[in-house]
Amino acid sequence: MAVRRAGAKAGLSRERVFDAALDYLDEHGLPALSMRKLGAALGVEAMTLYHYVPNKDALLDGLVDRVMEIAFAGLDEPDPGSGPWVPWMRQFAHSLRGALLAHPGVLPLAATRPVNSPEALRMSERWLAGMRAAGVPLGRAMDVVNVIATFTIGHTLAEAGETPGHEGTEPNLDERADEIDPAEFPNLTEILTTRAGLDFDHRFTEAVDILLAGYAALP
Amino acid sequence: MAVRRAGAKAGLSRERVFDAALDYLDEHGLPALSMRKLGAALGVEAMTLYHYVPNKDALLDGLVDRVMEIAFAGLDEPDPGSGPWVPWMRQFAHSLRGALLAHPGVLPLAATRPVNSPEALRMSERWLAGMRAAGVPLGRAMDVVNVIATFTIGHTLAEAGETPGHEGTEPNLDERADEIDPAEFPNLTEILTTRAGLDFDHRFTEAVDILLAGYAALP
DNA sequence: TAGCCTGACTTACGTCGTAAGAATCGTCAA
DNA sequence: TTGACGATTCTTACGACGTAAGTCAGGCTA
Repeated sequence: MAVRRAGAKAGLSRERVFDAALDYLDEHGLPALSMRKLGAALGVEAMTLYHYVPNKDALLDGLVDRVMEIAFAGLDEPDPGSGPWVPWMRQFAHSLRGALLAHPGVLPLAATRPVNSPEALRMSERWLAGMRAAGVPLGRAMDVVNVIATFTIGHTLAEAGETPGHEGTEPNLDERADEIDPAEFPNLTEILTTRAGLDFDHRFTEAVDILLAGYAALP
Repeated sequence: MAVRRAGAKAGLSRERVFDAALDYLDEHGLPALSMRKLGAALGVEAMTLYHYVPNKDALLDGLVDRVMEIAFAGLDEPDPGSGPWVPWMRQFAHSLRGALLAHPGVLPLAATRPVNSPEALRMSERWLAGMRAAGVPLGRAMDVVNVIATFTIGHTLAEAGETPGHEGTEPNLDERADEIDPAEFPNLTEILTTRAGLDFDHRFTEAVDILLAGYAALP
């Protein structure tokens, strides 16, 4: 590729590199994302990318931050004055899940890397202030934020199952349904036929509500 | 290495390969684990390992199953006859967290790969039967098992933070404490000084109890 | 016009997973 | 005792990876 001669502009920017990386990830999956292929997708040699990103890890970190911003984008501003905090946190949980499911390729990254982008810090500070104003002790407010975040990531990881590009490894429950002996596993078999307990939407919604109600009811 | 000539036994076995892989992972971290290095640790060329494992992915899947077995090992047998199911699930949550923290290198693997080892299926079936006998609807029993498992994985991922070998990427909250402006982030600053809301043990225990109590209280 | 900066390319090194096949061993039948 | 055989290990090789180091052209500023 890239008949362009050295010095000829390709119109690149840090922004465009991250955009292309996220697109590539969504389409081909994490294992397929390499600096060479990403460069090719941008019509550029791999090393050119190192003008916009110090290394691949930083690129991946940036992708996580980007998806987090997407998750935050649609959220109501928590009003620190007063008001119920439970709806904010519920909205956060569902928005985060939606953003992660829309970009499942970054899920393993979001799970492994601490996210402390300025955006995330600002949002946390806002929630803490709001919950505190509503009478929640600071430590418990921090617990709520982290429990909601970690549960959402954990649950969405399981939901997304094998991310695209990850095929070929261990099959999920449905894929090995025929290997499950109904005599030895009557309950699992019943689940696979009735689909009871396999509704991710319902499971997530219910668990988040239980958590929030539980924290709200603490003395 | 390996002055051994072809055919000279190295005393290898599938078992020993997995043992060595888990040891290597615990000591050097996931990114450092390569077939060549694992071979070297066993005094053997890389390709020799392919006699015991079809490919690297299968090796990693096996490591996840292995840690799961460790998590299951100390559990009480759920008695399907009757009795309270909440203690079983609480014990499962804490045992799983303990096993994952003891082998943080497999955490990213456990998070990404569906676990359906015979051991895990047997355990699930046991729990489902027990909860059902205690009057929990099958679908809800499945929800409880999965919610506890996914929350534990999500929370432990955050707790383990960057696994060994993963250093050098985004810093966690503590590591960038000095970058946090107390004026802009008063609550986060207070958390960093008082450590309120940073006790993982307490946070995990409380959240698990809230979840279990919440499910137990459902009509 | 001279020079430098920017953004792109080229080359190269060491590492990775693994395909294909050769070499050597222990074992057992003839 | 010999021969063959399966199990185990090593050798070689290929293509892809991340990235260090250096090169080169075009545009901006002096």
